[in-house]
Amino acid sequence: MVYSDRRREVAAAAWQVIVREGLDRTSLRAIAQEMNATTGVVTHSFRNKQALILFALHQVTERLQVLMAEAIADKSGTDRLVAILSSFLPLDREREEILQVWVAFLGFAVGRENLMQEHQQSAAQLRELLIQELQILQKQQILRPDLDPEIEANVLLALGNGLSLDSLIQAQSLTPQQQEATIRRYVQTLHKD
Amino acid sequence: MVYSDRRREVAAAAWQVIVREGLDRTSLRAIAQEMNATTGVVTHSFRNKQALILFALHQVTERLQVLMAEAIADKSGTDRLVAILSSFLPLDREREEILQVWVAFLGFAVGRENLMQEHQQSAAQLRELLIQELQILQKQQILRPDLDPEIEANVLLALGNGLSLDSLIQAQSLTPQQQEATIRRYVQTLHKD
DNA sequence: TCTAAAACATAACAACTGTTATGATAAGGT
DNA sequence: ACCTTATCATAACAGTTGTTATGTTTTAGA
Repeated sequence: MVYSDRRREVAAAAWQVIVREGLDRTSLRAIAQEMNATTGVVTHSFRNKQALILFALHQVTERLQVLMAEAIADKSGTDRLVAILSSFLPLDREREEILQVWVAFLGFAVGRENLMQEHQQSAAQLRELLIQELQILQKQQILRPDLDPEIEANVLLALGNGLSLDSLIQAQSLTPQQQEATIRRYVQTLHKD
Repeated sequence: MVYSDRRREVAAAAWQVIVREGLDRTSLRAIAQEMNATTGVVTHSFRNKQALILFALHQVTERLQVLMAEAIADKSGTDRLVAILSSFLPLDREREEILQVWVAFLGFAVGRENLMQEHQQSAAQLRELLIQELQILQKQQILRPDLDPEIEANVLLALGNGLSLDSLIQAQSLTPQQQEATIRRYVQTLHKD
């Protein structure tokens, strides 16, 4: 077992504790207990807790990027655009948990400039990708020429994030199918003619 | 000074600390210091910290309801629908702070069933209001008859929440005007014909 | 097999937390 | 003026936290 694997194990254990108990109750001892070990494993894998938190947050975005890459691999046209946005929706149990962890981290980032910048960085990366896709679809005369990709990228991300939040804060939330249909329906309104 | 005013003062102080330092650093001592007092004020106003947190969260939703009521007072038709959704956007400094506090609480609610239900309760209330508005506009033959108000309410809330989040996690976020225009533009697509 | 380093367990430490009790002060009615 | 109560300050308490140091065990290369 290599070093980086152990770090991922610790981060995974942290995820579970966060989902089950909340981020503020995710102590080093709780994480260690989650993986049937002692704090020695945790402190040996990470310099301090801040490094652990940051690593766990990065794991979230990296995992989402993998899921997205898989989802868009065989897609093209507006299907590709829909696939990008849908890949973040809580469509299965794993993405449900990822969403919860992500929201917990986002709330934790309030009042912490550096952590909030981490979120902004991954969000900007995703925004750039969407801008590119939109520009391509515009050149292919698939999307309306009058819409601004820089603005529309924000709107698309807003819709995607909003739909994800919906499953958290709405007791009567949309089904995964309805969420995906909503995105598809909105992208439809961006079509030419 | 009446009792309930003092509670609101404490909650307001808690907001400030949350925005500046983060919810997990918002200790009773930090709150007391924020209002130039000691923990005696805080402990005398609230039975325990959980009650304080819950009260501060309720203050958020109540304040938002007041802002919304003001925004829709003189509106009708789809303008009213747009006004409802726009009233939660971080259009000014106060709503910016409210958003941050709300996000901090939402992240804190992950792993806490009862707190998450508080969010779901206020979200459901807002959803019901939107469903009513949508049904009215449908009966007035303003909105398309084929759309389901129960679903569309979720979508509208998702868009609103997503746009709010945009200002937090996007360095290149939409301006308040662009956010409002986005909502107006989307509502336009719900119009008949 | 020997050894050096990695991996982990354990414990002690100070700092901080919410809670609670106790005392001081202010307020307000009679 | 008195007294009751609300309001607040202060301090002590036990519990939990991240950090650090010090051992112990396991691993892996020579």
